[in-house]
Amino acid sequence: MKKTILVFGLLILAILLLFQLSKYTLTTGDVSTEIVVSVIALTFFIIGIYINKKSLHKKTPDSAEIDKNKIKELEITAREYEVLQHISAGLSNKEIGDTLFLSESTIKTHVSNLLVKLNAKRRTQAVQIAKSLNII
Amino acid sequence: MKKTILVFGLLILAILLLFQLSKYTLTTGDVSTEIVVSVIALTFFIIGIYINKKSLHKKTPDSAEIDKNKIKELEITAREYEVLQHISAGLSNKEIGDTLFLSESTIKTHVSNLLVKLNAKRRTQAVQIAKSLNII
DNA sequence: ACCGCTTTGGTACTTTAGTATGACCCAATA
DNA sequence: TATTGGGTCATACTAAAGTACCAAAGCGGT
Repeated sequence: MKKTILVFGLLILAILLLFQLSKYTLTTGDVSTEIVVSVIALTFFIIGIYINKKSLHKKTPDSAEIDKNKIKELEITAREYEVLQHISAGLSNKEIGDTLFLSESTIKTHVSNLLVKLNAKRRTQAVQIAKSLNII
Repeated sequence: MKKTILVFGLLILAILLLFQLSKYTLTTGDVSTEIVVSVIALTFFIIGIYINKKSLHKKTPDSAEIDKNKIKELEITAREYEVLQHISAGLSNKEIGDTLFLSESTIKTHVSNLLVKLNAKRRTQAVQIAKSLNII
């Protein structure tokens, strides 16, 4: 937030500076009009690209970051989340247990809890929901 | 391709026009410098945004398109693909059967075939593989 | 030391998922 | 016409997945 304000402040300052500079150079006639216009054009061209890139980054929840707040909100524990990741990787309970050095029973418990917390009936649905919530 | 050339041609023309216009208005003194600069700035700002948007659209294969060739390559039939989509939506065989007006047996057959073709052991893994192959 | 919560694990059971096999229909085609 | 491929469905089976309930160990906070 503070960063945004700072950037925009500097931007406005730069624009005003450009105004004054162009006015000065054009009245004194030191520099040709083309160059002044070109500098202005280039400056704003770059600013345009920059602003656009920033806004696009914010607007596109394409490969959005993981919503950790949502995870906490759903009261999904660290272990459960770990299991969830393995589920989405397509592993069976047995396989998850092997990779995490846990028994299949434990994994089943975690999965059951996950299904309740994600309001899902099946592990496939859990993956779907988790992805739609950007927690995976 | 032809469109791109046309657009850029018009763009260059517009820029040249702007050059001449600014030169003229500034020498005659009809319009204040600020306005001329503002117009130039705005123009290039918009151009910057436009160009950026175009290039970003081309460069980001984020949510990549479905690789239909891959589907054919794997010999996945239309019906099977339909079932695959429902699997990734988190539906059970019974539910898929209901939505497609087919028996659960039929869905099981399709799923079994899909698992072989996708070289998966479970439906969750099938979804994972399908996504990594951009066929879903 | 006790509390609350997570983690782990177990048993027993029901429900889905998945495999194997065979059958029938239908449309395209060799 | 006989064959091939896709789609449909069934039965019978095994293997996972999931539920319910319980219990013990661990751990940070008060």
